[in-house]
Amino acid sequence: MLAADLAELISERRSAGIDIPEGFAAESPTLERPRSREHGDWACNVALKVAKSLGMSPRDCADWLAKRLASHDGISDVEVAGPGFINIRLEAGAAGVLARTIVEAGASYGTNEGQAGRTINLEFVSANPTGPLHIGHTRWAALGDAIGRVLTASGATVAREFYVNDAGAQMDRFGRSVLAAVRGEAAPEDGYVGSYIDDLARFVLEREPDLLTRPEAEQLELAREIAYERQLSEIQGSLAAFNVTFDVWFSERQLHATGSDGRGSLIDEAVDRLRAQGHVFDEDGAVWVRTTDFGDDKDRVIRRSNGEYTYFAADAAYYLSKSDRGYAHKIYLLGADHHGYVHRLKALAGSAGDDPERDIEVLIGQLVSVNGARLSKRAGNIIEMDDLRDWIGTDALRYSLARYPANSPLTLDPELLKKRTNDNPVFYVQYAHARTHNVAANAAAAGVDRSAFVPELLDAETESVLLGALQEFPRIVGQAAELREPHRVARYLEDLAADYHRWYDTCRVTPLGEEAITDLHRTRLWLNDAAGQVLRNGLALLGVSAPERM
RNA sequence: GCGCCCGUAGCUCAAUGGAUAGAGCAUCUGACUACGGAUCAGAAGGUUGGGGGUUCGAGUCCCUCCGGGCGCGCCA
Repeated sequence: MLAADLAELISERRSAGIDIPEGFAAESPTLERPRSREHGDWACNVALKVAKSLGMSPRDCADWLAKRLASHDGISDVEVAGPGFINIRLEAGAAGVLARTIVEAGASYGTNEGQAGRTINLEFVSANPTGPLHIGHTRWAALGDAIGRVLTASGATVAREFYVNDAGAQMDRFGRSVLAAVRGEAAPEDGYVGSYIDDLARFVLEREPDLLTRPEAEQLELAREIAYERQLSEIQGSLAAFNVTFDVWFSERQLHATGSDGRGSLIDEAVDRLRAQGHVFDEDGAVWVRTTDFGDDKDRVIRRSNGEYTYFAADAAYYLSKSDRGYAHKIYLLGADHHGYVHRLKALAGSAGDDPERDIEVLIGQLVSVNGARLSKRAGNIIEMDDLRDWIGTDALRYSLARYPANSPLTLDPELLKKRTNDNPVFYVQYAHARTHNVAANAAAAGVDRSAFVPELLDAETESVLLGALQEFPRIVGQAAELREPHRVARYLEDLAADYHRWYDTCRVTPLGEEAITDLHRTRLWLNDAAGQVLRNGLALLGVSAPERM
């Protein structure tokens, strides 16, 4: 209705002789929730945006619109504030109905259509299967999983994918490292070190006790393959224990494998396909992709002059595989130490004939540090995901990692996380949920049930604030999905928990002493249960449990 | 040297170009005959690294300088 009012204003200004370009009204006014409740239930800044084009002051424009809006049903108050904001207040009671809506919607409250119809491939973690997952992978696991969940809740079809780099030179280094450990020799100069290599060596020997009596080349291959299988399965176990699931574990080897009927590998095919698009050229005996066409600072070799493919070639084939499997939109979650790769991936999309702006999205996450130390997988002094999980628990760890945006560097203080106090906001939020459960249990014991619902009775200030927060949830989920920023859900939950605790402090569900049970108590129980439902739904989006008691 | 990210309260961090920049922790003052106080009410704490620009409006966008992290291979 605001749009209709605005259109009317525009035509009025036109007839008053103001020159307004056709199609101007296409800019539809948007309502937003003001940060401060003093500014009403909804606020609109359209007057500020269009006043200049209409040849009037923002205040006058806002006044005109506010007068119109005030006459509509369901609106109790409209006022113009500041430079020209229109603040709208809804009639009391209209808001209270939400409590029942939420309880009835249950786990589906918060879902939205923001990403409806989109089919998205979401690749994250993708750690080399040459060692355990470390704290950096832990961050991507927590974030990527939460991104997947908010996207799904917003209507997208999401494939979560883990790219297993099981081909290439690092696998040989890995194999040689394990074999050296089996033989009791020192690790190779460029090898992997750490006690996990010794563990893998023991596992290999258990599986193949006579390994060292076999021919040299066979020893290496066996050590590598057995250790690889074991290491990958440990990674999968770590992620499962962390409550992170993947739909596809994509082996790089699929890309290198040549077809049984003499056809080339997927990589051969990929290079041909890029060449057909006109972005591949030969020089110095090597095959190149002209990635500079898409903003890279230099062209990249895709096939070396010795005939071997580079890692980039596998990535090209992998990218095309995603397209071929029906995922027009691809999201990559990479660590900051790989950000140099963004241009190359974008160029890959462009070289494949896709739109680098639309079809591929690379999210860069800054590194996590502990005590200021940069962790290195090869140095062997990594902090493992499993240890972190055992140390501070899945819930606290997932929550702490998901509550910060990916591109802000994050410093975790182990001493703080270890303390298990409400320094960590996950306890605050979970406690709020446990409290809703407890309140409901007490209410049931006292004979309060949901047999009546009179929304107008929810008129306390804390109730109005709590209802306002509950109403925002679907928007927050949609926003988290659109921006790929699940931390917004966490921050929202903290605000919601605070609003709930304040409400709890001022409004009783169960009557005190001999006080009679009224419809107010029954109606408040609906609100209590609605708050519990939203806290539960929000925590679920972050992969964090919602305990009924702490 | 080139590129990306970051710089916000004592600390860890929020804030889709909107109104008086917000939380938690730490500090200080209150509320325990309690629907579990793992809570709540309040105080104090800021030139958003410096400077310039765009805009009705900038922590946010542009330029520049300073500081920090990371990356720049026919490695993966």
